[in-house]
Amino acid sequence: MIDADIRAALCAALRHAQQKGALPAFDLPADVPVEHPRDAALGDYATPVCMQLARLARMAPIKIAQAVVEHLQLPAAIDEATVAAPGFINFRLAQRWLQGQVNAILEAGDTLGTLTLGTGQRVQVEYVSANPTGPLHMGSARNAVLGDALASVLQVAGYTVQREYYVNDAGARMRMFYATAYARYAQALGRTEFEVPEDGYHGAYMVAIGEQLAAEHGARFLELGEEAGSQAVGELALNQVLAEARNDLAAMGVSYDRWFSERTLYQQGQYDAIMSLLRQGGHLDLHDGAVWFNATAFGGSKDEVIVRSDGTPGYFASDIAYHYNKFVERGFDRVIDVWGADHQGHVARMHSMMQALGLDPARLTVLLYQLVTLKRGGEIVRLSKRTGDIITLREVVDEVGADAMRYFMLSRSADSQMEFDLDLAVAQSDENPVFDIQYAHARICSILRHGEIVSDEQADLSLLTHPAELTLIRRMVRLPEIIQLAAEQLAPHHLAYYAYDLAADLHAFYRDCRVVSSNPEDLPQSTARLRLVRACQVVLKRVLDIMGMSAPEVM
RNA sequence: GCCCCGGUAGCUCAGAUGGAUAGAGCAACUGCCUUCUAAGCAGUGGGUCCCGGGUUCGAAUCCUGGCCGGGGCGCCA
Repeated sequence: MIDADIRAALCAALRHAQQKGALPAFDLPADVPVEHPRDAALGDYATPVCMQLARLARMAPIKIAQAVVEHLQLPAAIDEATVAAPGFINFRLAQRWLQGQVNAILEAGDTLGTLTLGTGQRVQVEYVSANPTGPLHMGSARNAVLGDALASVLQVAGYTVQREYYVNDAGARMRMFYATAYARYAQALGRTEFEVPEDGYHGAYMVAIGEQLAAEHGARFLELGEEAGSQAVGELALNQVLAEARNDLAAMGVSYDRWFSERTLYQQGQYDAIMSLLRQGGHLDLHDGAVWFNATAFGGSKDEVIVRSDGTPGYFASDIAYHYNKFVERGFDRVIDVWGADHQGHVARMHSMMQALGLDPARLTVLLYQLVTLKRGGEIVRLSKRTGDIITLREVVDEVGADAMRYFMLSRSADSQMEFDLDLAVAQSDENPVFDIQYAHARICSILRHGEIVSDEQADLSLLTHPAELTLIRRMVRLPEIIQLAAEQLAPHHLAYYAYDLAADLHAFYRDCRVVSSNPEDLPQSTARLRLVRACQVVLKRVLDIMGMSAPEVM
């Protein structure tokens, strides 16, 4: 990548300058910063390193910069390095190189921006993993989009990625869900003496599931008795909820490689395995009738209950077994769990647990995102699955559309709390920047339709000299850098801003540069521009793909 | 009380390893469609980067003390 080439060239130049005595001897930094100047007129890349070295070199920054530039061997993509006060070195991309990138992009095609950052590494991204006790609510939308886009980014960055949904189908909550399903099923058959437990799930969706199961299966589960009947009905209800979750996520373009059942951890011995491991390691204490994990030994603020005094394992027990399974049994090099900020307190204990199991805690990254506040009619909407007062993910997706939803969720960093105004989301959908981006793609398609009589294979790209053309290419060649940034920071929102900037550059080009022309004299230029537009389409399509958004050909 | 995340234009938010005159969308105002899509483009106005102190040649960015908002500190998940 260009910035890496510049870094390398700068390091070499510093060494040369010292060897030739142009700079005094001092310890050189292992790496130097390269950034983009605020003002594009200054250049495409810049380094402030000379200012940082001024103290060590006991020289004025600008003198250092001059010495460095004199000993600098420019990378192929750069044709000019200039010194600017108070000590910047600015680099300009060569026009010839930029023009050549049009072909490079077209050749790369679907593989454009593919990096080697994660080559040879298997990473798992686990996201959403909402309790399967009802429809997904809006709170999961951010998780879904973040996790899905992140997984895509990592894939492009070279990692082998697995997308996973953890199904919490074990434990007390599940039993309550089963009891609720059974009661609703019985009620649908006229057996009103069955009641939903107080701590059960009172939402209307459970009534619907009960009615559906009654209609499909009649009274035969009643005949099994409450114990077995509840088991059978609950199982069917669970499958129903999971199927709907799958559909709802698919409606946003979110899918998984694997749905992992919590239950199997107990059925297949992983829970027993980690318990004996922890016991052997001396990480367990027994008091107050419960089994505790000695988290304070690893810097935790308190110990954690693993097995309750009634003998049932808590959810932390499952989490330990689950992550043991991820790292040890399935051998992922790295795992990224996407969690809402309300789970922030669990991060430290997970890392303690990693240490207790003898695993490097750095292999587990928990990506926390701040919770979304929903507003409707100017008021904050509270979400609760128990009371049934929920806004489902599905109804919002249906209202605002998958692309707008994804763009909205992706255009904010995970750390920012966001307000989602349901009224505004619908009302503003026409004003949403997402359409500017997609419009750019549709516009490109339109130009290409008009120009399809011309073959641009032999285009003379040296004719691409208009500032709008070069600005557009400059943007296009930055995609790999953006992908790297997003992958390293686990921050897919950079893609959203890049896509918008790219679209804006395309629109400006469109205004300034006529592509298709009926005048035969324009043919060479028209051909070059067609090729540029096709390359731009590749870039735009690529970034939309990674974000999981559609690239419409007509709007 | 302790811990985590925020506070940047009227609103919603970007500002990667500290760097040059702090940006975008929306909202407001002014222009631009005989020719490839005006869901667009060009321009104007709009800022004590929450407040104080500190580190630095240089701070929206780092440290520290406050203030405000969100979240956490269960034998719930």
